[in-house]
Amino acid sequence: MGRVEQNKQLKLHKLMDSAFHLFTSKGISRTSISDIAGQAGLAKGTFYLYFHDKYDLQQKLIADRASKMIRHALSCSDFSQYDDPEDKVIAFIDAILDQFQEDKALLRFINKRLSWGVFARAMDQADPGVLGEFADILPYKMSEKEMEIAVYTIIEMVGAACYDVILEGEPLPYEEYKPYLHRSIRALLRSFVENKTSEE
Amino acid sequence: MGRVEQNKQLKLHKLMDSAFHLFTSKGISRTSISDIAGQAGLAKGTFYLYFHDKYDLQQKLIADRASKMIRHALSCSDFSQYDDPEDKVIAFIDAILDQFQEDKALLRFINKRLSWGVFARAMDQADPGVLGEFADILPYKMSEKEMEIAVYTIIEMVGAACYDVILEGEPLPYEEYKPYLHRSIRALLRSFVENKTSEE
Amino acid sequence: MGRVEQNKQLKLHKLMDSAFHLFTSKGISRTSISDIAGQAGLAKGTFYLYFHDKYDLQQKLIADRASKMIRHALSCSDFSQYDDPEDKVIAFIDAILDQFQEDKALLRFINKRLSWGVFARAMDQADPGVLGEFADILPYKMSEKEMEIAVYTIIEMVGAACYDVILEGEPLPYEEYKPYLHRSIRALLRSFVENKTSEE
Amino acid sequence: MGRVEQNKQLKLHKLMDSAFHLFTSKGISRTSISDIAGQAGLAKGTFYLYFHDKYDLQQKLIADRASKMIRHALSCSDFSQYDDPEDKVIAFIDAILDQFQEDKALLRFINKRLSWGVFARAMDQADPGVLGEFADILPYKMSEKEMEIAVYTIIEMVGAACYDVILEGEPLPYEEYKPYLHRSIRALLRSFVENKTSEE
DNA sequence: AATGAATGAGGGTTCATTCAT
DNA sequence: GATGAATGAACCCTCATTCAT
Repeated sequence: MGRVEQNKQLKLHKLMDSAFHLFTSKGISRTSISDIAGQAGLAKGTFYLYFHDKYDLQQKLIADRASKMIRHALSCSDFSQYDDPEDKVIAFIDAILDQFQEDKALLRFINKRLSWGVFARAMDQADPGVLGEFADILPYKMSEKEMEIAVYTIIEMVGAACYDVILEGEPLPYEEYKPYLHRSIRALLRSFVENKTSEE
Repeated sequence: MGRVEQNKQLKLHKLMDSAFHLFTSKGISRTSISDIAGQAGLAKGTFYLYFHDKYDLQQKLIADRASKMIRHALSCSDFSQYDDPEDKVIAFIDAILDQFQEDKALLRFINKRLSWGVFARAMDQADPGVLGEFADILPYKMSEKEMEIAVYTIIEMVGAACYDVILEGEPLPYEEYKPYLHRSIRALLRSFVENKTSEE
Repeated sequence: MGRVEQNKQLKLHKLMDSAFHLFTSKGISRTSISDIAGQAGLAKGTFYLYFHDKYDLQQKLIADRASKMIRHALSCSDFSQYDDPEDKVIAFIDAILDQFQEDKALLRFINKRLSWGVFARAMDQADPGVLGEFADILPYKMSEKEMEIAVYTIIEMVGAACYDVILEGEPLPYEEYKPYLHRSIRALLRSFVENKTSEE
Repeated sequence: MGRVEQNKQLKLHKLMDSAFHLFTSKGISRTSISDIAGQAGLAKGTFYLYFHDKYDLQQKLIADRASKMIRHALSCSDFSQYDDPEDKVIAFIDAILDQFQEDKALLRFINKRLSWGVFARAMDQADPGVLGEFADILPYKMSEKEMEIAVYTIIEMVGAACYDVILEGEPLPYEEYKPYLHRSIRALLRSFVENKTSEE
């Protein structure tokens, strides 16, 4: 039984890997289900034992890749080494962006498809309660909701700003853009905190 | 002759309008060329007298809609009424976002497809030299290149941050998000200026 | 398994027969793939499981029909009954021409499409080593290459000369043309042999 | 009027030349009427002022090119220099084949499309009564009909035999094939004459 | 559970032909 | 006469989906 279950998991992964590879190299609409199954070494009909259709696979793939990426970023950055909370945030963001820099297909695939809803679910899936952890890490006094708004704003902004920079080097290369980006992130963070303190 | 040429322009616009309507209501991949021509009241073959294929039309449509939107935003906001340069920028951004709020299809269509390259071309098409105007309006001492980076960063960030907010009301409604957004923009602007002065 | 494979063979033949019938009655370019599949009682898409495109089918059809025709001619004529090698050759040619006379569509389809390359392959497919047999039958001392040239010349000449005669009865009917043809063939054969002997 | 008529002739020729060039380089079915008109520097609609459709043009083109080719061959070879009638025939055939050797597109276009009917008409068009001339040149006592059969047989046989040789060099190159061919022609000629004499 | 042959709707594209200018 | 924009039928081909094995 365990053996059978293992086998199914293996095929599931083969299909997802195959799909990811094809989606990012040929584009989603130019990738057929036959392509995906073939690349995975499986028959066309087998696809339908694991996914309802191509759209179903796509959704699952986005969530999967996003949560993997976040988990990896969390495991990379050792938050404890930084005293300044701003530095912690920047370390986390850099960890994510460096992954994208390494794997541009991943960026291309995830970014413009990642709505807040999907992202929040992926975060939770990668590490349930991680948003709470952030609240602990960052010694800002914010409500859960305010923290969510801050994280949302920063993530979306950073993602958008870096998309063309990483993929196209436009309007300037990633390495040159980094200082501008870090300064912008610090400014954003402070804007959320200052606002907080000034409200009190 | 003039009559014929006018007629062709009319058909071109009919096709683009028809395509925009279908792209935003059904999705691009689910819209066939036959649909577009039919909706425009033209024969399928006529499409190919105006566009090379669906992708060609798509590109032209993005650039067209983006430049129209920017031109409209520029004509709406009376920059002279604001003394503070920050206020001018925020007025411009609000003019754009209000258009998106009014026409969500436009946002859905433009945003995730607007690369820096397309945007720059659209800006130039809408109002050549508009970036220079910005430099005049904003009394920050920046080079053309630095101004470009600043505008790029802000546009991308704002666009991304507002996408889900306007379309889904997630993680919070547009009206509630506005104060956070304005504060973030001010912070970003200052980060670019402070950096400038600290360098000097 | 055998059942499935058998079924596929059946469909392959259905498609080829259907195509041959349509090609010869309507012409190749006026025959659509949809026609072929429909006539064969199969769906349009099924065609593409068996052939890459119409050209692929056409090539295979020519080779198939040519080799069948040659095999049939070889089985019809009992070479041993003739002492004179010339008579053997004429018997073989008559066997082919009689087939064409019976099945004019076959002639129309094969003749003007039969290049030497296709013919040689078809010969080899119908009966590998048949050219060698010819060399044995005909007691002329020729090299393999010279035999090839002789066979090529005669086949091409006879095919061409009989095309309009069989199909149109122009410039005279087949039965009336036969004596002229036989005399011409004998003359050609002798020209190859005499040349041989005069060289020696 | 003469000017107008001249202009029409010019356009007719432009269209035929354009068509010939495209037919032989891209293939007939892959050449559209739009292509032909465009290459000729004329508008699509103009085509229909000169030809009923593509098939009409094709027929006229074959007859035109065939008669031009024959006229050229007749003008090239100076029959009077040869005493032997066989030499005269071979000179005529070589004149034709050399044209084909020079202009392989012409061969490719004409050969497999040249039925006896078209050929006879082309001969007559090129030089009415030329067959009669042949009869005079060749001092064989033949009726008009027998001469026709002889010419037909030789032309068809030579054309077919040389097609692959000239175009593909298969089964051997043209220059190497020539001696075999000449011997074959002489044999054929003699077969017609001998038969004649033996009948008498 | 896995296969892959078969389906046929539907897409993109071409192009002969017409006709108002 | 000449034009070329417009047409829409017809074609080739793809592919998601089904289902008998």
